Amino acid sequence: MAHSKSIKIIYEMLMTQYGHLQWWPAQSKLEIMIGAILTQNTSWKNVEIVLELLISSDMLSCKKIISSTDEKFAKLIRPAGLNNVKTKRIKSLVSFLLAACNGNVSELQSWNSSVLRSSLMNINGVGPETSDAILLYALNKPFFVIDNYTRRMMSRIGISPLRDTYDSWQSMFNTAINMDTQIYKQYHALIVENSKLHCRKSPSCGGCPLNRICDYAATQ
DNA sequence: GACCAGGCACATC
DNA sequence: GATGTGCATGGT
Repeated sequence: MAHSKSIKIIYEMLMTQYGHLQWWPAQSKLEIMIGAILTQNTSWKNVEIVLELLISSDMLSCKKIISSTDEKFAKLIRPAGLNNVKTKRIKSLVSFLLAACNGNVSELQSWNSSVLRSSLMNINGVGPETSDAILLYALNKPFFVIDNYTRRMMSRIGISPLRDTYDSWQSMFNTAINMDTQIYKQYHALIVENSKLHCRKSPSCGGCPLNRICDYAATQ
């Protein structure tokens, strides 16, 4: 893939700017999985509020979630928005977890990765991005998470796959980074961090490493 | 008051 | 296959 070298260089530039980020800290794999759904179209700040609520009310367990009423659960996760939709989605995920491993999420780590990804994608409300976030951050599997930040930032630099599909974006990164789970985690975190701090609208804001990255990309 | 935030399902063309 | 829309809240 023609962009592999650039993708590696951009990673180094972002690392120089931000260093190692402690991203997606959580007390349990289930917390990460539920966070992955809560964060859909929602700022992480509001997700944190809800995760704290779930912890403090001792609701971070598959069996407790599945046995709570939709109304009660929706009220609990309300600060993260889309609460009725997300109640259904989280319950669908939890149903899968109970059926697949009786809620012992660690057991999923021994599953074949592609089988597991297909299973996750079959859950109502779990699309490719949520599925890959779960695989990468909860289960340490090498699946690069492609979100809008990633597409926007890389497109602006001039790096995009031939076809603008999720799978094409993902395989572009897979080829460049060679299935390294730790770098996948860090790279995605760096992209989001940079996008949050800079360049939401204009690529020419002060102090943004993206300007230097664009300069670099223009020489390639 | 408009716009955005770490998407997805579904309908329609 | 591409595009549009509903879902909902909280911050800027």
